[in-house]
Amino acid sequence: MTDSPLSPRPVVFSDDVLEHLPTHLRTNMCGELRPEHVGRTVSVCGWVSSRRVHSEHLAFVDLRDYTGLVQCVVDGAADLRSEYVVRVTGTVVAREEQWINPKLATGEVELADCTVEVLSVAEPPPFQLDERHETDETIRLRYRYLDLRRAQMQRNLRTRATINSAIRRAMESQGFLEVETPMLIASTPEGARDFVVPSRLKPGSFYALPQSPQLFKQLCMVGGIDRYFQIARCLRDEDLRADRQFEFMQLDAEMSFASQDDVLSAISTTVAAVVEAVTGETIGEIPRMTWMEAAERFGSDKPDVRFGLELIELTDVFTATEFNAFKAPCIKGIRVPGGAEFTRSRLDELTDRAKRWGAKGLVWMRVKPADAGSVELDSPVAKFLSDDEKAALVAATEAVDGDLLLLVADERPKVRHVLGLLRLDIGRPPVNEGGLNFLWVVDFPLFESVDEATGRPVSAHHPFTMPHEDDFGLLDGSPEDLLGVRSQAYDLVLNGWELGSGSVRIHRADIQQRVFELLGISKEEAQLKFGFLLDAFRFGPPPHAGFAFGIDRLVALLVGEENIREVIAFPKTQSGADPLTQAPTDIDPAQLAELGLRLLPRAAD
RNA sequence: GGUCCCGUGGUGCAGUUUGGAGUGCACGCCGCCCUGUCAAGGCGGAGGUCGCGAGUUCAAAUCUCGUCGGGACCGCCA
Repeated sequence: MTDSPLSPRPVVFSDDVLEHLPTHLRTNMCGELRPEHVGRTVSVCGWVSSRRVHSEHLAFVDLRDYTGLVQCVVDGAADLRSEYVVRVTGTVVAREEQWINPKLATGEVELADCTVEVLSVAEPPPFQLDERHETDETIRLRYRYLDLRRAQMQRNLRTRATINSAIRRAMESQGFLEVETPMLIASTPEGARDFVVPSRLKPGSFYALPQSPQLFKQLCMVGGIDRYFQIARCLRDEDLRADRQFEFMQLDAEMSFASQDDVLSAISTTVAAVVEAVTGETIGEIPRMTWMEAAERFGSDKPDVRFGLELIELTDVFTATEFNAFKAPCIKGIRVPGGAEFTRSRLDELTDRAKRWGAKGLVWMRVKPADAGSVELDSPVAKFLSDDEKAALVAATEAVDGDLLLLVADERPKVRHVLGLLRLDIGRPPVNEGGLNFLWVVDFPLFESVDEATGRPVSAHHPFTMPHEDDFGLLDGSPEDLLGVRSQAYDLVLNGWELGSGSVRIHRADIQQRVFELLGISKEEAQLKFGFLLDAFRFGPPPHAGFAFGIDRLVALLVGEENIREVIAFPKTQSGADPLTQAPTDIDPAQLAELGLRLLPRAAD
């Protein structure tokens, strides 16, 4: 792992590319001009970034294209305004020593004796395009084409393209074949909510937009593709978040005759190539952690391992407690170094959040110095705890003077969940700090829970996930045994973001049948839901395994953005709207009629 | 489905706690001056439905309720 701060390299313009950029209007790019160009007469095109008018006969105009800025010395600029599109023809001259601008890549030169042609005039932009001020995101999105002129958005989109390109090269060099799969498909049950598209030729029927190419890539394996990949658009109609859009891009991959290790190795190679392409740095082997360890130590299946505040097991400390709140199946805590300084209102706020996340309460204890170098616990509940319990608690947490202890007692999954969220709330560093901490989380459980009503286990990944071979025996056991069954499913995590997941697929009919039985899916139901896949599997499916990871998230983390909207050219707001196009919009009644659709009245209140 | 935060000239903020004249700051915009600036500088000017709607009050940017928009998060995302 690299410990350096995330530092995407500036976009590099190789001589190979620059050679192809001249057009009939320009000979050079603004950002490429250097002392080596001195003496040449050049034409550059771009937008007026700023102008400094000194008098009728002297003005400096900064001209901007995506490669950067160059200063043009012009004889008056009365007819130029911000964001005008101009072509400047002039002579590259070296700046005198005292006029060199070290903040500018082109700062050792400037364009002199300039002729300026206005190619387009522009109204003043609705917000300033410099990087000095934040602008309301709705306004940026409404005028996204202006926002994209900003250097940061240019960097983000160009880095994204670099990543896509690196992915393709890495996958192809490992023998993966790019195959495109359809966007209009049959709706398959389970998983996320589908986006649907009404059929005109068969009114009343619908296509679904793919949540992922999952079933198609497995069909590719049956089809002898051997190794498939696709940079695939996926669509899920679920609530949006900082790391979730309706539509997002995944590197989707599948391998024949492959084990979990084979997949992890191939994806690791590709991820390493991407990081190298963006940062120039080499990542070592990506460490692995079991799902159980992640849950117990970090309260999450996507642990952010950039910082401590790990969950400490305390159940044994309070097995014989008299304190009612601690008479629970599981007690865990986190130790916040220096947290004794937290104000009462901060602690109340943390308690409120813990409750909102589902805890019955949050026990806090300030660790204060006591006699003889020992410590005592300052807490509203200290009086309910025995001296032995307090001593054991201090020992287990290794608490020292000035620390804060936060404890939650409840069912084990609840304790993990609440403390895992508290840990992030208190300690999570900004996205661009702490380096790149990739992590494979392996040995996910096959079933995430048992439905209390039906007694049936609920699939944690999808029903084609291969159980761990060592746990086959448990498939015939009690509900408790079933929850202990591990699967050959794995996630790739980076700095607490789930980048993607994959699994070894079931290719044997007898195992598939057994898993369907356990999930309570009858043969008829399975045929109805996944019939085409099961049919295909009757004709010789190779053992196969695959993976998919979110490219938007990887790009965001590599450029140091907290939000994937910053690395998407035209994203949607949290409510799924596009301020630029106004989507979603009403449609013409004639279109509805053609599709055989009629709208229900909108809810009045 | 839920919790929390935000909405004030074109942009970003302060003002709201404790109601009293649309008050202030920075940037931008327009005009004039200025021959070495690079976040140019100086002088002057224009620009407001305080998101919207009710309510309380002598009086609301400020308090209450509702609503719309934006954001963060929980649920959801096999």
